[in-house]
Amino acid sequence: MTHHAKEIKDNFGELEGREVNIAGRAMQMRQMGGITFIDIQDKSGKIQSLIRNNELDERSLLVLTNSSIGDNLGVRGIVMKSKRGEISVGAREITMLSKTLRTLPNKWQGLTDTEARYRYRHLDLMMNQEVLKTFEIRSKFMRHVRDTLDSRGAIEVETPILQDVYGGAKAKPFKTTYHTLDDKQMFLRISDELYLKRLIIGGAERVYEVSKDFRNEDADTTHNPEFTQIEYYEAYSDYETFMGMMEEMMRSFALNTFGTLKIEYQGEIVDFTPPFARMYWVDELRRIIGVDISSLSDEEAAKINDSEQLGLKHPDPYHVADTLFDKYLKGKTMQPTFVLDFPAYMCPLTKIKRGNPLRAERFELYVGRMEVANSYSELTDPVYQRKMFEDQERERKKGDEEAPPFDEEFLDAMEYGMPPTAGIGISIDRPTMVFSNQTSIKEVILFPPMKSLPPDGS
RNA sequence: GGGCCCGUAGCUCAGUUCGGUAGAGCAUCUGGCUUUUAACCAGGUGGUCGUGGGUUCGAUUCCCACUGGGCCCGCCA
Repeated sequence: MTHHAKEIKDNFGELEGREVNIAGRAMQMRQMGGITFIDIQDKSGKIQSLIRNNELDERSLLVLTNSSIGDNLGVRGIVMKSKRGEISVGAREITMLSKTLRTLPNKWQGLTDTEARYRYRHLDLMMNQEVLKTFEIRSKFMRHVRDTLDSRGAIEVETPILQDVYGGAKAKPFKTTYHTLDDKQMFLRISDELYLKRLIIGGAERVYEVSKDFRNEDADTTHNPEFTQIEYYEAYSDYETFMGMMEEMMRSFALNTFGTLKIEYQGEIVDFTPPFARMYWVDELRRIIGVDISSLSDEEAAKINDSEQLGLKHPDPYHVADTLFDKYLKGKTMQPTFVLDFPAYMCPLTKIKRGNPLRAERFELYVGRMEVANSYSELTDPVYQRKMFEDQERERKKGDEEAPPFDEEFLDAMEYGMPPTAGIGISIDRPTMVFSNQTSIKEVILFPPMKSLPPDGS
């Protein structure tokens, strides 16, 4: 193969009359007796090959008569235009690269059934070439985050996905067993945070990991039980550093990838021009509903749950505050927005805000009304950290299944002294949704989880 | 977990109102055609109508259960 379809179309002037080799899948075929037109599709697009029987050798003729839509064909021929002006490859030789045993979806409706598209992603990619574009964007975004962090002198690391003690987030874990160690109970990680912090304690200073995390929860249009984020920790920095980093990272990605800072998402223009909006959400909520959520007792939280009709099963301060945000403020975050200054009780791993002990030094970046990054000045005080773990342990016992267990090993490491550090988790899935204008996370995950079909095919 | 909608040929869809063992286009196969682009013309192949049960002389159609999917709501990024 010497050329992709798009190269030939883009450089027709230079290539006209020259011999090329193309390869790809036959997507359409128009046979007129002594002449056949086959549209060959490669990853760059489609190009027509024009085949005159009397210009083929015997072997190619045999291939032609036995070929059908869906076959992978190689065509050697001359770049030319057909009588109707279509840029074509005038075939001299045709090779069967692989024969399809199944028929492709029809040529103009294609494959539209959502279930079939996700289950048979190979067919989706064949029939809907724009799908690949989405995953190219995803790849580029990941590359861009890595480049950004590499340029700060960070090293990429890998930490355990199978963990004894899960932590670093609030979520129900997947449970699993390790037979070799006496059927020991282990968990798929919900976060890699606590391991990365141990590296910071050890002196690594700047580390990140591309982390597939697993949370045993329902899927919807913005959540998948396994998802990808890049967590990054930087010693001797605080969360302010990362606001600047995120602004620059999102700005340069939009500009490099799309040549503009204004991206269309769901009919609205999302503008990545820094500085991004800053929403001090506790203050904002107080303005809207007259309640200061920065300190809430369990009783007050329960009262708000009723008066605001939140309908929470466990109306503890954390969930009440979180739900109030969703109800009143999330809708205002279509544009890139830093949501700032969380109540301290929502952030068991975060440093208390300097000058205000009720707030934590934490921001979440929202784009397209979705959280795409979560960052804070890390809590480094082992005594206070122990207290936060104890609080969580109490929540657990009260029935909060999402509260992570006490992590004595992590505390042990922290007691050696952890330098002031900023941490951030950058989502991969959701920014990809924004940049590829998708409303479902399944559109940015190649193989979204599907229930298994019964063996009889019903 | 709750609500609504959906599952008929490889694909995209009719048909089900009011029960009488299935249709179209594309694909595939055969024949014709040397500049088509949803090529065209003629003919053929292809279906346990998601699965199981019930009602009935008879069920793709009506009833029940199950299963898979989509959307909305509730909860987590």
